[in-house]
Amino acid sequence: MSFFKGREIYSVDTKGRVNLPAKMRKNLSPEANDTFVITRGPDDDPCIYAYPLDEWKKFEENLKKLNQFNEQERFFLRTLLYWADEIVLDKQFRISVPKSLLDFTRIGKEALILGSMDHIEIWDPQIFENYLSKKTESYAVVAESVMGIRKL
Amino acid sequence: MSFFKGREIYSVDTKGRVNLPAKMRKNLSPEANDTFVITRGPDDDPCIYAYPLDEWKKFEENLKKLNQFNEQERFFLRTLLYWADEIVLDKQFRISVPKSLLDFTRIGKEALILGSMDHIEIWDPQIFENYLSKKTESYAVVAESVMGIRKL
DNA sequence: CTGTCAGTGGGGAAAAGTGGGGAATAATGT
DNA sequence: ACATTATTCCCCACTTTTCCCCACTGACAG
Repeated sequence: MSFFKGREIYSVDTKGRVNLPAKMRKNLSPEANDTFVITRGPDDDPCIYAYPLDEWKKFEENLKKLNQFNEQERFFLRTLLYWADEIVLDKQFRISVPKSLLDFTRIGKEALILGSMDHIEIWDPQIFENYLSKKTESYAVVAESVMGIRKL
Repeated sequence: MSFFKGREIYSVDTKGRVNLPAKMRKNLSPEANDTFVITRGPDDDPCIYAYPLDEWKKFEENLKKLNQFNEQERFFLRTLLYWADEIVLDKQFRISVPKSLLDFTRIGKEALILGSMDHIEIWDPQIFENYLSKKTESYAVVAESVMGIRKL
């Protein structure tokens, strides 16, 4: 079971490759087999989601339970799988990001890599800044509303 | 058990041949025997469904359960089977699409190939764009209820 | 100072995608 | 029945892209 945290800003080379930070490599479970499934983030958050293979497999099991003859569920499947792509880390532990996803996320020469529990997120650093500054609620307030009802 | 995902835009040559993306070849199980059963999609989705032979066999089992004396089910079966055709990949892993299906789906010089779990879909790229942009809310709804995530 | 590990860059072999000629097969017409 | 036309599909060849591998730099520890 992988658990990612922390962040780094790395360069994106001319071939669209982004390094996976060393600290996240260490949290990668062997079952992931140095393989990630990457897809796009939610509409409001233009970033890349990268799931280690083992985490993705769990998703797949849920997807298989859907009924493809239901229009809504069919639409959901298509949108999700449309962006999905399986990539293997190279010997230098780099992710090769498809051009379509770089365009979608507006990632240029630099990328912010963010550990987010079961997956990794890749952002354009500037866009992530904007995302943070747009939030009017303070971290403390949100923290309380999200976590406050539970005992830590 | 095949699980297809991702997408590619490939050209359709003058002979109506469309390449099967390499990543989808890899997810093709040996039992499929390089054979697909292709048919048309649902009414609102003018695309081609291509099932690997082994997945089609499972699908057949479900079809057999239908009641042919029910008018609706009879109609469904007839339409589905009317368009169905068995094709074998050539040595370059290309699908030769019948002209009738190219006409039905309005596919011209280019085709979008979409992995969709147990089958592959072939669309005219423009028509798929329209399909995607037509609906957005239902995606979030299904995502939340099905995947336990808000939006992906 | 030196060895190791992390991040970055690029050359070249291999694979993937594309196109077309021509033999085998089927369809059509006289 | 045979000739003519059309279609299918097998095979070869070209082009582009991918990715495997090696090499360089800088930071940090011993």
